[in-house]
Amino acid sequence: MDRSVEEKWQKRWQDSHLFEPLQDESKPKFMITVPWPYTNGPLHVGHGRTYTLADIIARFRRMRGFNVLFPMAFHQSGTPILAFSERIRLGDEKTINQYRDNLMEYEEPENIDSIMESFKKPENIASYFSDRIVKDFNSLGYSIDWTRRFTSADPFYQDFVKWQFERLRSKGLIKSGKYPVLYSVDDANAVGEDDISDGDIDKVTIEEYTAVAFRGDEYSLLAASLRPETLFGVTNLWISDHGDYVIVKVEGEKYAVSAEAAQKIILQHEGSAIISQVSSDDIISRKFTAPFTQSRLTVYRASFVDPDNGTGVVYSVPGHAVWDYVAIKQYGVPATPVKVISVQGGEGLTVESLVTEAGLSDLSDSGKIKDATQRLYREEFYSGRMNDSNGPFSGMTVQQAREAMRQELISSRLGFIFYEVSRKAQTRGGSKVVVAVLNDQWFIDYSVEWWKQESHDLIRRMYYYPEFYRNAMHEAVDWLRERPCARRRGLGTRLPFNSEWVIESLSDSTIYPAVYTNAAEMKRIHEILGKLPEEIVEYIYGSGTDESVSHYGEEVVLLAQSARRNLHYWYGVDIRLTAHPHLSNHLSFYVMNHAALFPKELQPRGLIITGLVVSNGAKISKSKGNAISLLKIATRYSADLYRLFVAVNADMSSTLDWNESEINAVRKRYETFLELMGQAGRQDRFVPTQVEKWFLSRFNQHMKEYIERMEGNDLRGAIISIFYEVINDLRYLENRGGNLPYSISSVSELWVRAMAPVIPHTCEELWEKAGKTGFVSVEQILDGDIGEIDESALAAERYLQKLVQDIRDIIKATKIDPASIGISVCSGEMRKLAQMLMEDRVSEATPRLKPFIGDFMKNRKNIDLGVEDEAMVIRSSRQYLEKLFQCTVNIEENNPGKGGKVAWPGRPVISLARQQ
RNA sequence: GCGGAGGUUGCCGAGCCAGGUUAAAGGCGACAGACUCAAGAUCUGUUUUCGUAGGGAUUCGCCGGUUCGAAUCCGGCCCUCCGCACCA
Repeated sequence: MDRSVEEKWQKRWQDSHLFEPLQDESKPKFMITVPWPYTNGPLHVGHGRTYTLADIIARFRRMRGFNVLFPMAFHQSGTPILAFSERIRLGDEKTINQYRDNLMEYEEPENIDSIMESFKKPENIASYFSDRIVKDFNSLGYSIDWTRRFTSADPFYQDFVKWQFERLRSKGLIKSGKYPVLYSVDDANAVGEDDISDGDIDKVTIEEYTAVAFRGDEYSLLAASLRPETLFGVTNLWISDHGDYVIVKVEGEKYAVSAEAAQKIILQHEGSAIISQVSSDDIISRKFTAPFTQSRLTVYRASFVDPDNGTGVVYSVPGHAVWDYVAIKQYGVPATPVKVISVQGGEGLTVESLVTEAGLSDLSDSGKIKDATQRLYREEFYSGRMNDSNGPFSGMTVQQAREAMRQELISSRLGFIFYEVSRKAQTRGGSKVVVAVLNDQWFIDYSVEWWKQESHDLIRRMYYYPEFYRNAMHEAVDWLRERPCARRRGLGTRLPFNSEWVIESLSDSTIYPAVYTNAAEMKRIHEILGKLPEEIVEYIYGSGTDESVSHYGEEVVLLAQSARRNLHYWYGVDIRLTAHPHLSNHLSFYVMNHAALFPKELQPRGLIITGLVVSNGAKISKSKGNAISLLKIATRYSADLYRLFVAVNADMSSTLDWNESEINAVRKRYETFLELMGQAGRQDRFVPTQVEKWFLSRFNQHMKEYIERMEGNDLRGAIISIFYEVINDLRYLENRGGNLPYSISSVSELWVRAMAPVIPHTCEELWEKAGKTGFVSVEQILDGDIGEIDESALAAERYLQKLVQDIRDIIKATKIDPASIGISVCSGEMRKLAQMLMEDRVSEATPRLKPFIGDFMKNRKNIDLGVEDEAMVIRSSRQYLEKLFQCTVNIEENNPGKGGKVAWPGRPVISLARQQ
């Protein structure tokens, strides 16, 4: 469909406010939402899929008599927008080029510089892309009610979020405590994935080491390990041969660690401090006592010890660590490897076997040593058991022992947890990234038992498509525990009870769909009062009484009452539709927050979870350059083609592959549809024959299936039925010599209505061209619209198709090119016999017919009484058959008894005459 | 490892929950034919295999089981994909 035609209808829909519903008690309501997008750039085909599917559902429900609300708003909270803006301010080339590319799609080249300049303010990025997304979505014909648009940065919304957090807190679901975070040393601030260079490609995670104290006379030596369970096998200690060491004081104890480690310890343990330098000569001159074994250990210098990893001190376990084994050999350290873990099953790996296998003799083979270490770590972790030399830990699995020994070390003050980054990382600004422990991190405590119970109850009541996600939701909710809900930086709402913290961006977006129902009133109240007081939000959403808000004046009270009514009319989102990666985060928060804050009747009713979109089999990502923006789609392919493609090319729950050849295939079908619709023509005097009757019945069947499948949210199945199958039927009808204009015009009105949810622009245009008034988008599709399904018409055509297939099979098997085809149909007498036999009334058969019973049994599965007058069906299609097989076709009634084959109902005898 | 999904005919992808109507929808691709000067588009047929009569044989990851009957139900095994957190 021409772009200008699509734009015409989009404008008409907007001008007539077609999709801006109000309360209407005469209709059932239907509210459908898709999670709001984050507005740091243009959206691509992947986002478009979920909104398109939601729109098709919204449009269908509207046509089924529901009062449909499909609203949308924008998410602007969090750090990415802030970080991007900062990078543009700092002149980061990669970011600037990326945004310039984005802008090229929308803007005249001469405007780009000034827009880029405006992006130095983060809120401008957010508002710019919000506006673009609205345009893009309109260009795809979505029936979104934009009057309810707002953003997570709107002051009235933030007052709503504050109310939410006060409520959560009053229910005892908010707490604070210590928490490790990634941290930038120079910026003295927590950092997220997008602040770290290559953080998106190569993720940085936090690892928990156990710092183990080896007691000495003046100070202890603090080694850090991921494998505390190997402590019984320790033979000596290593320090770096190139690092600087200091004495750090932690909770009254003095430890020698590398200078780098001291900095990390200080960030992780409040009150700890460096008290002096210490030379490595001094460390080496001393002996230190190992925990558990109490052996006195010697310290050596080693090249493989990295002062910037862990504490810069390593305890040596040559029996279970490849590095240590290679090091004692290379340095000639007098140590004997000790085995403290034995492995049952597995690959039978040991340090020695790995060293021999890979020929490791030098610490400079670091790549190979790392690989060997990894393999051994895995083997021992999953299949290892502590042997008898491990004191109280003997016999435990490695996993049990690790935890038990760590606990023992901590409680006897011989160790503590030390956090380290999983790889060396720096911020995009170049500052080193380490792990710091924040002392007053705020959490939402999702582990509270009553809350989990309420959530499970809600999950049980909800609708799911596909159904198996119900179970996945139960699992996701069980798995949630305390979640940090606030950060030190980023855009968003400040925590009402501690304004130094900004509510984290997923936590501020859990119950926001409720605001769609009454955004206008809330905004207006905020304008009047300059804020949205907690009392009023409580009145609208919670349990407040009229008296509790009466002092705000009549206008405010009326607005609040209206907001409350709207909430109670619309809320409870009927369908929330999104892709599966949201399940274990957004959707579980969505469900749990509703379970905590809303009464049953306002809780979510259903979820539809979709698959992702890939492009030519590859994951879509901006860095690969295969992200096609939505604007490009509307202009390059047309909205309706995209919508049809999304609806038909994959089931909602599976991955959709976006590729040109598939799009072209859909385009051809779409063009065929238009071409067929163009052939519709009223034929008032035409009397339908068998094949037209068949088509109409088939169409009605497809229509019925369409409605059933759409109601079950099987969009793809519905469209295959009403689109592909109907087109195929029309093709068949044409080849059969049926009357195409008559047939199409008989169904066109209903057909256009059925297709309207998927290709609304095309259907509006067709609707108008057919002389209809009003919008097809708000027409109804009712069960009563479906005409009669004439079983005998269907049976007759089925009979003919089977006959054609049989003739073809015979021609194929015998390779005869027939000069003529003789068809002899079952006689009335034999038909009666067949009927008797089908009903097991064998005894009633006359003696003359009894001999045929054997033949009946043989052919039973092919015998079908569905067609009354077979000869008539064939005679009326004789021309078609003769044309098809390029020979004459003779029909006669079969006269059994003369020998040869017997014709049964649904099973005429076919004979091919050879060419002379 | 934990949790979830899945392995279907050249490919994509239905069917499986409610066993028979299923050699298995629909699409793509391939091949043949019609149309055309030709190509493209469109239409028709074929697309596991055997067959001189509409039939037979063997198929739905592998091995067993239940059943008159299994792609569909049950058990075991092999393999693949996805999520696992503070990040939107």
